Amino acid sequence: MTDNNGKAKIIFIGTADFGLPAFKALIKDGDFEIVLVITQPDKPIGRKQIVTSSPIKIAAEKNDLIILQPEHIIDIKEKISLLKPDLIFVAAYAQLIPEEILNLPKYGCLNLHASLLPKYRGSAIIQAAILNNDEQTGLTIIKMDKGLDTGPILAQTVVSIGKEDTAGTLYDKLSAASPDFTITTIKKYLAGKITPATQNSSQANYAKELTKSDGLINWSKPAINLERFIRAMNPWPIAWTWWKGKQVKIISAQSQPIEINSYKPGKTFKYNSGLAVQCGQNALIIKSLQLEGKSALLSEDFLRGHEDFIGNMLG
RNA sequence: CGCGGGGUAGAGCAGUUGGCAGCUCGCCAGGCCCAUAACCUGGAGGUCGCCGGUUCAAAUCCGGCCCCCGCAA
Repeated sequence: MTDNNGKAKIIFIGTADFGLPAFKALIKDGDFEIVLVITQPDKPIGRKQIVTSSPIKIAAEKNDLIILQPEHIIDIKEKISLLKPDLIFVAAYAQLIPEEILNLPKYGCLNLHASLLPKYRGSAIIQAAILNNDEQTGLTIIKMDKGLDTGPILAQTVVSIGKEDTAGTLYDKLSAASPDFTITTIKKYLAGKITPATQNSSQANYAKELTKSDGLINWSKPAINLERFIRAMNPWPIAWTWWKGKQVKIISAQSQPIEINSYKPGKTFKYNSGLAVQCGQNALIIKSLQLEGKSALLSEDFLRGHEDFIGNMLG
């Protein structure tokens, strides 16, 4: 039971699809045996409130793995203990794991985190990297301690941020980089080849969880900042503004060094047959947008049916 | 039964006191011009989401269904 044919006994804990590639890699790798998968309970999702399983649960079912979905992970402490896991690996679980559980596995708990710690602890870390105009971000695997993303660092890998990257595309890049990174790091760690390095907490900062209202655009900010903001808010919560009492999502936009002094921030106007909005400094060319109740449209399509959009104040 | 918006020409929209179906753009043809994404003229293209009902007459009123979307979760 202890030495399971030389395979390390791993408990995988995760919910969102961010951890999926790493999860699948762990399943396939012959050096590991996933003895348990822990994921969030099925929840009603979407307009129809259909009860849906997490991506991790669906993948676990396909591989006939044992799954637990406790409301609070502490409730299954005994079960975890009985399995005598070598390692617990956590990726995008969306629940804090108490210290009592962190200490159960022989080699502790590792966490896959989507930033270069100690920069950006917390939730909206991918968005934070774009908002702050970072040229690169990456993945970090830490050995978890009782704090939030404060444990010592085992390894990091860098992913560059492109000028066109949204939180969504960056999320995909990071997710795609995770399988090799995860497998390599775990193997080195279990072989005793890694010495965890304490984080320099003086350089740490937290990226708080975003809500829908965080997507509201403040047009008095410079266009260049708003362009980043719009990329960071995509695909969720999506940057949005008000127009005639209705919400309008700004899906994508590009800052342009044009400024019309008589226009106040939030004023819409035509620019080379395109749609532009005056910002605090310079203007944004809106490439695609979505009116509430309608589907997302390129601005040229949108304007065909909403000529009165031009010359209005947004916000 | 969580709240709400919407399905009309290839695209985006207008059109509900019921009365031959419209606008902008695109497309095709022709014209103007040194030339053009500009301009002018002409043209093609629609079972008005589906089914049923009321009516002399339904995109429009009534009933049922399907699909898309915003909010909330």
